[in-house]
Amino acid sequence: MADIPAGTAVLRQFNTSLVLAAVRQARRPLRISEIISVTRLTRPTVAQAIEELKTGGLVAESTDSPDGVRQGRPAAVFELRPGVDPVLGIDLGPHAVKARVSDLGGNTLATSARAVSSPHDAVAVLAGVRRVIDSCLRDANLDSAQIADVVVGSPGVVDPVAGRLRLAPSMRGWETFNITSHLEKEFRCRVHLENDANLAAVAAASRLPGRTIIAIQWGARLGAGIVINGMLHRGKDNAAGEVGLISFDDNLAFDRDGSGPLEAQIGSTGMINLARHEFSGLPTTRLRSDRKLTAMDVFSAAAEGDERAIAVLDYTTRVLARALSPVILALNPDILVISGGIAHAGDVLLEHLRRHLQARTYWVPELELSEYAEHTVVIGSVELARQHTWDRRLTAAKQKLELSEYPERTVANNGAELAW
Amino acid sequence: MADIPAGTAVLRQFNTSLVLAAVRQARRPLRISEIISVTRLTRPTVAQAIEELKTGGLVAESTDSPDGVRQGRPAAVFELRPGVDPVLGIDLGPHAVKARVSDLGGNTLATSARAVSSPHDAVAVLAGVRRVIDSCLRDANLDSAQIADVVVGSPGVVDPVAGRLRLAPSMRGWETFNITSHLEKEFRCRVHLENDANLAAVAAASRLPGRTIIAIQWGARLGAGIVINGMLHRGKDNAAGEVGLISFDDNLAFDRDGSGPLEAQIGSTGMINLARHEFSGLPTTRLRSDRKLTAMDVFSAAAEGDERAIAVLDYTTRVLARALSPVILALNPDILVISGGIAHAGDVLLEHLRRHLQARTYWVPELELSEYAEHTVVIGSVELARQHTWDRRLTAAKQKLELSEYPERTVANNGAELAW
DNA sequence: GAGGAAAACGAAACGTTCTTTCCTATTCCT
DNA sequence: AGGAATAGGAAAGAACGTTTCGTTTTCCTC
Repeated sequence: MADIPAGTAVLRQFNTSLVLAAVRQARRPLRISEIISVTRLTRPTVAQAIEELKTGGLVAESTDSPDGVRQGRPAAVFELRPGVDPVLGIDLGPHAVKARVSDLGGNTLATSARAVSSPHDAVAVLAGVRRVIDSCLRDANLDSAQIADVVVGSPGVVDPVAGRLRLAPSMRGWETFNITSHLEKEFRCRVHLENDANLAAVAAASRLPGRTIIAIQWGARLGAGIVINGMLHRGKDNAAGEVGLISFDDNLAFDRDGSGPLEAQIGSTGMINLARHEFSGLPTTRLRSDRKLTAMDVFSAAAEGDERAIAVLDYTTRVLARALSPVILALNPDILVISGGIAHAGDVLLEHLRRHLQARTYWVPELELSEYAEHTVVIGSVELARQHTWDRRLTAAKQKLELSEYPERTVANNGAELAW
Repeated sequence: MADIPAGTAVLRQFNTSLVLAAVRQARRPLRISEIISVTRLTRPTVAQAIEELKTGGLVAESTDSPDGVRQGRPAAVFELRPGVDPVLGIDLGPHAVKARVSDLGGNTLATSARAVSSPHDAVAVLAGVRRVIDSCLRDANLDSAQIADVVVGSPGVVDPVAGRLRLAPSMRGWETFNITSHLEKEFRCRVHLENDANLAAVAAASRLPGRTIIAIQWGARLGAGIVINGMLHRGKDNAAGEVGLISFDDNLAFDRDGSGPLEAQIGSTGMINLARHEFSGLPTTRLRSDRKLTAMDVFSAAAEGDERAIAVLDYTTRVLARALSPVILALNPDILVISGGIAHAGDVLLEHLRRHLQARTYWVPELELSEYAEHTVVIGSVELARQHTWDRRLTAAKQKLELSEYPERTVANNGAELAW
C-alpha cells in the first residue's frame, strides 16, 4: 500500500514544477518576487523550490543584473541553467542529413549538415548520420550519454510501435531498418522517429503556441503536419497528414516511385514537367529547357517574375487549393505554413495560393512561408525533443494525480493476491 | 499577497477531486478500498474526501450491496448522488424542438419534443422551446434555478462571443436574436450555444472516449463535427466543420437558400432531385414521383433494396467520399459517424460509402451510423452540458496551479502600484 | 556624509494535511 | 462458538506551507 508514498511531498513537487514552469515561460532571468506574483506562491515556498531546482542543476543564478527596479537591495535573478538537458534533433532528408543540439531553454549549442548522394543506400546514409552527430557532440562539448532526448525526422509514415518507417518510398531500404533501436544503443535516452511534415508543424507551433496550424511540406513529396490548439495530431497509426495521396478522380493510383496522385502532379518533378511541357508555349527569360532544369530554378525564376514559372506556380497552387480546401473548411485552422524548397518562390506563391483559396474556402487562414527555410525539419525535431524533456521534467508530480486503470471486477480469494 | 490563500488546503482539494474523478470513471458504486487502489491515496484521506463530498451532496452511499467480496464486514459503497447537478440540453432543429434533462452521472431525468411548423418564425420556435423546457422541468420535478448548465444546439455557425448565430440560412431570423442571453434570464447558470454537428460529434465521443471522430450531420444541410482525441475541435471563430461548402469547381457559389455547393448537391433536396430526375430512368418499386416525395422515402426505399433509391445513395456517397477524402487523409480519424435522417438507410449506406472511400483514402476509418438516430443532437447537448459541469467541479483545485500572465516589464515607482 | 526609504533575504512559530499505526466492528466460514 | 477476513475509526508523528518578524543591502534626499 505504501509502495508510492504520497503526502505533502506531492505538494512540494507541484510547487517546484510550478516555479520551473514560471522560469520556463518567462524566457528571461526572473526575480523571486516576480515568480511569487506569477505563481501566487509565498516567498519561502518559492525560495525553497528555487533552492531545490538549483541543487538539481536545472536553474542557475544569472549574472545579469536585474532590470526594472532601481532601488533597494538588488534581487538575485534566476534562469534555466544554460546547457541543461541537451537534446539532439536529426533530419534524415532525401538530399541531406542534418543534426542540431539544443538545451532545455532552446539555445542552439551546435549544428551540422552533410549532403547525401545516394539516399537509397542505408549504410551510406547511416554513416552520414554518425558524422553529423559526432560533429555536433564535439562542437557542443558533450558526450552521447548526456543527451536527454533524440528525435529523428524522416519522410514517410512512422510505425508507432516499432520505431520504423512504413510507406517511405522515397527512402527505399529504410522500411526494414529500425533506426530508433539502432541509435538507442548509443544514447542513454529514448530515440523517437517522426514524420518530417509533423516536425515542420512542430517548428511552426513553437512560434505560435496554442494555435491550430496546417504545415505543408512541399518538395518532391507533399505532406502535411497538423497541430490542433498547440498539440501535434498524429492520427490513427501515425498516418495523419498524407495529403499527397489526395486524388481528383475515383482511383487512388500510386506512381512508379510510390507518389500519390497529388504529389505526382504538383511535387517538384511534376512542376518541372509543367515548366518543360505543358507551359512550354509561354515565354521565359530564366528557365532552361534542357534536362538539368531543377524545381529550385522554377521557384527562383518565379520570384524574379518569369512568366512561365509564374504560370507553373499559378497552376500548382490552384491544384493545391482544390485539394486542401476540404481540409481547411473542416478544420478552419489559424494558419497555413508552407515549407520546403518551394518557399524560395516567396510571396508570389502566397498571393496565388490565397487567391485560389479565396475562391473555395470562405474563410482563408493566414498564409505563411516557413521562416526556417531548409532547416525547418531539424528545428522541429529539436523542438519536439525539448517538449519530450519538458514533459518528463514537469509531469513527474502530475502523474501522481492521475488515476490508475480500473479493475474489471473486485474478487477476493482467501489470502491469494487480488485480481488487479 | 494573501488574496488567494493557498497551502495544504489545495492538497485537500486535489485529493477530493481525485476521489470524485474515481467515482465518476467507475460508473458503478465503489467501495473505499477500491478508491484507495485506484487513486493510490490512503484510507483516512479517501474517507475524509468521501465525507466532504457527501456533505457537499455530490456523492451518496448506495443502497445496493457491494458485489464481489463475500467475506468480512460489508463495505459501504458510494456513487454519484442521483439527480445531482441536473443539466439541460436543447436541440433547436429545423423540424422539431427537443429538450432533455440529465444529471451529472448521465441518468436521463426527462425528455420532451415538439414539432415545429414554421422554423423561420422565431417567436413561434421560442414558444416551442419554452414548452419543451417546462415539460422537462415538470417531469424531472426541478426548478429552473437548480439547473447547473444549459447547452442549445442549432444549425449554423455560432458566434463565439455574442452567443448568437452567424451564417444560419436555414433558420432565418435567428442571426439577430441572442438566444443565450434570453435564456440566461431564466436560469442561474451559463447558457451555451453550439453547432448541431459539433453536438453530434460530442454524442459520439461520449461513447468513444479519447478517439478522433468525424461526425457528419447529413440532412437538409451537411455539417461535420470534429473530435480530436476526445476533445471537440471548434476551429477559428467556431467555424470548423463547414464541409457543406466544399466545392468541386473553382467557384464557391451559395444556393438561393444559402446552401453550399456540396450540400446543395447531396443534401436532402438534392437527393430528391436525383430520385425524380437524374435517375428517373431506373426502375423503382417504392418511390412515388409526385411532389410529395421526401428524402426519408428515398432512405427507407434504399434500405428495402429499391434500385433507383440505391442508385441515388451510390451517387451521393461517391460525391461525399470525394469531398471528405482529403479530410480523412489529413486527419486519419478513428471513426466516421453518420447521423441525421439518412441514417435510416441503414447498412446499405455504409457499404457504398466504404467502397467509395476505399478507392480514395488508403486507410478507411471505421464507419458507423449514429445509434441515437434523431436524438443525437439533444444527447450531444446534454453531454456537453455535463462536461461543462464536470470541468467546473473538477478544476476548482487545478486552477490554483496555473500560472498567471506575465508582466511586460517590472517597474517599481515609489509606493505607487506596480505595472502589472 | 548621514539618515531614511525601498526592496530583498532569512528564520522561527504556527496551523493544516497526510501518513502511520493500532484497535474495534461486522460478517462469513469451519 | 471461534477464527479469518474485511471494513472502519482514532491518535501520534512528520512534512509542508503560511505568517510574522527581523536583518541586509542599495538608492535617494538632505
